[in-house]
Amino acid sequence: MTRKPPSASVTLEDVARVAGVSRATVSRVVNGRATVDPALRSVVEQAIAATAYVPNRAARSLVTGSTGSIALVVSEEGRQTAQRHPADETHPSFAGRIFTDPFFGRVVGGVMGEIRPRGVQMVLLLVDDEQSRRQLLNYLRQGHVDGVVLISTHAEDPLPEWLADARVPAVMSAQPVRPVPIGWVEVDQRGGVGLAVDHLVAGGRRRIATVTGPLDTPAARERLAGFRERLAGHGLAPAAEVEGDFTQAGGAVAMRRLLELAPKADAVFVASDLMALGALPVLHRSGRRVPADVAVVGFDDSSAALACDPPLTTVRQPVEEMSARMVRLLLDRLADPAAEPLSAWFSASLVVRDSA
Amino acid sequence: MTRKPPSASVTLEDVARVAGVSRATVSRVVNGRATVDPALRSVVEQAIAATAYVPNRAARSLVTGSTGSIALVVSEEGRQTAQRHPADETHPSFAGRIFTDPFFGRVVGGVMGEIRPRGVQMVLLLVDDEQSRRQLLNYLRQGHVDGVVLISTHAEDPLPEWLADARVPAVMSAQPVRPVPIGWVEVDQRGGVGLAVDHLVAGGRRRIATVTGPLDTPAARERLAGFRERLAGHGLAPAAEVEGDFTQAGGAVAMRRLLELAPKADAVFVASDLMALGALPVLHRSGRRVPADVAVVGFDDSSAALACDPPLTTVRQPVEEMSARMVRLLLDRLADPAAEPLSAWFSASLVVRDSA
DNA sequence: CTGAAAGCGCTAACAT
DNA sequence: ATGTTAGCGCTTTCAG
Repeated sequence: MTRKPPSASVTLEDVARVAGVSRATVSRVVNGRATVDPALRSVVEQAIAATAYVPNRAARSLVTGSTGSIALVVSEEGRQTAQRHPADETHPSFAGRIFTDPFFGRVVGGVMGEIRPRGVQMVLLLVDDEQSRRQLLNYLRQGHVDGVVLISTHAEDPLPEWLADARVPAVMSAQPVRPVPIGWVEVDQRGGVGLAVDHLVAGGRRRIATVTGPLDTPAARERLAGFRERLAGHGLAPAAEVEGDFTQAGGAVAMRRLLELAPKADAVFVASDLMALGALPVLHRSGRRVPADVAVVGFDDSSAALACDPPLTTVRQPVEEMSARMVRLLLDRLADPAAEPLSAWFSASLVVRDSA
Repeated sequence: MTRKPPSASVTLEDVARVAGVSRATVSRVVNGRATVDPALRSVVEQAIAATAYVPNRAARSLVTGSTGSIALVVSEEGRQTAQRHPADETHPSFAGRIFTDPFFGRVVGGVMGEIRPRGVQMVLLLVDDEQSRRQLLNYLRQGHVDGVVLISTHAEDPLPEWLADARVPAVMSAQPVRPVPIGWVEVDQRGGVGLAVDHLVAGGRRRIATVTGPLDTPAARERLAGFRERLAGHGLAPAAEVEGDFTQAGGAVAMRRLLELAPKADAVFVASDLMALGALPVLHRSGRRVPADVAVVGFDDSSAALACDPPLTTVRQPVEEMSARMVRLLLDRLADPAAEPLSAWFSASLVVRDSA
């Protein structure tokens, strides 16, 4: 049987022949096993260089059962954005939104920084509906990656459960709503918002309103709860609460509505920097000065905070550290699959700039 | 030899045993080959369902030599951004910039729309320096993906050549600077800018300036060339030319400089929507009204154009169609590796909104 | 310390 | 139309 090889690439066998040793020895050299005679090792290394050998990942995976790559899965609902855009007609994917929010840039950066030195690769997968979630699960089950870092925003997302059921090693970007045997990291959202409220109150503000995130997300709910809690602690009540959608355009819409509801507000906590970026021009346009007339505090400390005018005072989430930790939790899990899923808490801090 | 199986998953063999047929038959059913008796087929399908069988991708790849996934590689230089941000200290990756530019969202959307119905998966890879480029090449050589869609911005990027040398099937997002045996798509940048200039001139503008992109990128150079050409065609000279960096913050900086150089400019062509988004507040702040005092035209027609105030008149690149085409060119290439690399041209159009 | 040999799970001739 | 069988390229016992 002389079937044409799928790719005419150099194999371990070829290297072994050139080096005059066995496949096993070459394999040991390639994988850095200690038990190889230095002399032989260098012969093999030369042969590898001479033949431009590159190990075949599929073959290796087949026998080792692992792939050396992990998936970064961003899971959202495929809901409509506030504004229609020609681009949205062509493809219903939410890629556009993901790629507009600097928050995700920080996540990816944190993951990359952690995996790059280890030679692990990242596969980015976006899912936003039933079909894509099923496809994802199928993909994962086929063993294309060793595990997943899951960024999931919505409370109803079935993915955490599905992943657990499918025994796919995974770590989540937030504590799952229902108990699931999966690791996660979480930031103290309430505490962070508390810092913001304290700062506003200390600055003499009393009529404090908020633009929330989409309230079907735990993050938005936590931030709102923290806002109310701390305000109450100061003996104050919210001047207004308007729901936004974590987008820039949505922030503008929400702020317009907020000014109708609470024209005398002297401070606004906006639950994400990106929304604040959209909200600030609305304030300016209404004739209000920031921070003189209205103080604004954001949340995230993403690059959007610096794109704001004036630069935004904001609650900083240590996103890079959190995503780096997710990677480490995942890799630990992969190294010892029997271990219990571990989790980690982070605290937020206040970054004071010019807007409050 | 009773080695522990790497993953205790169901194999073709198991299904065959349950169904009482041979592995080959199960394989045929799984792969939808026609030559299977309907009765047997349904027996096999039940066995598959009963055992929750999922094909092992590594094994399949090993024998077929293909993986069913492609890489979307975004390659840039790891240069500093205009503004420093805490996030930048933690990781020098350019993930932040990528995830801040809605342009890339359109690219990803276009790719996804094309591959999803075919069941092909996308792996997103970001490279921004020598090391990451080498790692990338290694990854690709290991056969993890079947081919690559390459988004490369800089003229000096060695990746196109490297990919060609490594025989990695690839399609580029622009015509390579030096001739490389690789497929590409290209938009008529000059023609597009010409539309913008014509529109401004038709609107009575005569003192027209521009904020360019980073001039080490062919795209920025083409747009500038188109700008000069068409302006000359109208008997005009540029009121000013200031180099930007395709970021929002960079757009603001450039616009400030431009107003110093050409305070009397009555129109500005900004070479990307994202830069325009940064430039507009600078104009407002200087007391100029848009479009009454200064008309502004952008480039891309990304979601940033709608985030602008007023909504931005801009040159539309058919980014989704272009990236979809890249995918198709790549898949065609994979289907027939012997075929010549094909390419495609697209034309730009003017989307008139309120800023000019 | 090195080599021989047995598979990992799958596909695709080839034979029936 | 179905079964038999030979590998794909690699890692890893097990002998020596």
